[in-house]
Amino acid sequence: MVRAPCCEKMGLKKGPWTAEEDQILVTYIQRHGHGNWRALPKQAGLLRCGKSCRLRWTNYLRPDIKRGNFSREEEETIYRLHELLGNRWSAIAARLPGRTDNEIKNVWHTHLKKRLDRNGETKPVKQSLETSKCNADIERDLKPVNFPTHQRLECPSITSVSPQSSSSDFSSVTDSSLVTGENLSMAVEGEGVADADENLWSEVLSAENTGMSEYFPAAAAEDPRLQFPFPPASLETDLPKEDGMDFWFNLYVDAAEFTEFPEF
DNA sequence: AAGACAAGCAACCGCAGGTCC
DNA sequence: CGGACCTGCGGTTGCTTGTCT
Repeated sequence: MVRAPCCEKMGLKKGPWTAEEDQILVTYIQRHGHGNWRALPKQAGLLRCGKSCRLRWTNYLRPDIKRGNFSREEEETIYRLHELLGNRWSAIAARLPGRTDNEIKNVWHTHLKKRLDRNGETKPVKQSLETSKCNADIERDLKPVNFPTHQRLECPSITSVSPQSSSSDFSSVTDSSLVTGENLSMAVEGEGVADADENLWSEVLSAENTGMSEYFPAAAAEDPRLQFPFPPASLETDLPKEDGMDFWFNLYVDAAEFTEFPEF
């Protein structure tokens, strides 16, 4: 594949945007939208590449951007989501209305990471039912608003989870008596997950005396708000891996190994 | 007051994945 | 089916501003 010439070679401007450029971009997008970023600067009369325009719009000019400092609540949310999702800034941003992935990334590197380092490594804690439920509440509240919610938690097959490169044997954990937060985490890493056709969540929910059953006690499983976020049709073929199965699967599996939130 | 250093943040870069033809 | 193009993402850079000495 041939890479498109960079901005400089095309005689396009780089660096900080001026107020005038901002105005041109905003006016153009308000009138015409941004169907094609590559064509946009030419049509709008900007000496910028489409990529630069898109970045400026999504990170700064979009009307729904929330400016200003992050609240403590937002910082805690970022911290928790980072524990669950890692450096998937766009996925984290999707759960923080008005905040951009770039902004969150900056906040993480400038504030949160340092605070975390200052607090040292967090230690895993054995969770009580109460604290588990509390975390479940927090995570449920963070569920993206655009997720369909009509699929019950017990239902999904995990047949179409992407295969991973590990030799873990999923069959060893599909026996509910053996399902624990720990071996389930191992199973997630393993390629066996891709082949498993078990009703995983039912097994998890029925597993007694495990981290998962603590996290999702029977009463919580009946809670209509705790619904698996995918339509049945998508489960067999095209799971929305990025924001869907990926997030919730890891969320549930990692829940048993939640760590203490450090003092800020 | 001025230079050095650190912190914060906007913007860029390169890559990957999806779509179109 | 494969190449070209487009978009989005995460990592990184470098400029600006604030703080310290």
